[in-house]
Amino acid sequence: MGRSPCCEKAHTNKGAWTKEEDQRLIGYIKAHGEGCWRSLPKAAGLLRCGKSCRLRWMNYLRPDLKRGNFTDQDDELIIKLHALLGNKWSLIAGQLPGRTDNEIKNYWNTHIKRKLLNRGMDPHTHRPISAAAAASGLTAASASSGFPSSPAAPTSRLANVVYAAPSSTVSFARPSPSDDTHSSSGGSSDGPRCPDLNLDLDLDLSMSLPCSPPKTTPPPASTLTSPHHHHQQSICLCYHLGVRNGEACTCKAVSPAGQRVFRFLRPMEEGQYI
DNA sequence: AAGCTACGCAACCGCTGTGAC
DNA sequence: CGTCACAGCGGTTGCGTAGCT
Repeated sequence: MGRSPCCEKAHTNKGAWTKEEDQRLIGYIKAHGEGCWRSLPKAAGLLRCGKSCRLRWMNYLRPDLKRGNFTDQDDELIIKLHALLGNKWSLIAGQLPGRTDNEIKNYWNTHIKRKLLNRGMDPHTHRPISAAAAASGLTAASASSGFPSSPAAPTSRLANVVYAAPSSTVSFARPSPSDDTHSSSGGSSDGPRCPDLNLDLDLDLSMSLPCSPPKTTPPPASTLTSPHHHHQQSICLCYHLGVRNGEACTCKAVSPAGQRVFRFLRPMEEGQYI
């Protein structure tokens, strides 16, 4: 069908961007705005793939980017969000204005991992290393408890998360463990699995979460799959995180065709994390 | 001063979900 | 309804540089 390839890779530059290229990209986006990355390079006179332009803009040239060191508060927030979300860097970045997913990913790999290791915590599981090591060779039952040995932020961490909004405290609790076949462990119900993990996240919920719940009446707490997406068996992350009925959740509503409603995540396989 | 190593960051690669055709 | 391109994401790589020997 009639679409041309995204870019001619044979005639594109690679590697570090020059100042001139940056200026061209900035100038073009200032004049025309973001979007249509495919046609942008040609229009802007850049010998770059559109994908590369987008990356450069998003990660480096955007005017709203915050440069400089991460604060300790940032560190702690990233740690907590990672415990909650796993390697969902874009979601984590969404809670840190001015930071990019790439930046946070790099920062995690270079700084925070070490920081957690120094604390005796496994950066993957957020558990004490000894416990994490023990868990790695566990029975299927414990493996399904949401703390696999592989890099994972188990669903069960979502249990009993309390979000403290600045203006009004909103507390969400996960569905009961028995309802959740993915997370399975029941989180806090069977004792402190993450003794060092303080999930009292002070998240500013005015910063919109990356997706929103359905406008229709949400399914029972036990049903995390989307009512509109049987074929995908997907879930809304916000919903998964406990956001209900539009609370702090700004994703798109149901389309007329009832198709894409909001952004979904696949349901978790056993031992998988969100 | 030169060589080596480790680290940090920018950029690339490959994959996936979504919508257009 | 199937195919394809686009946009976006996470993992990985490569290069520049700081620190050490």
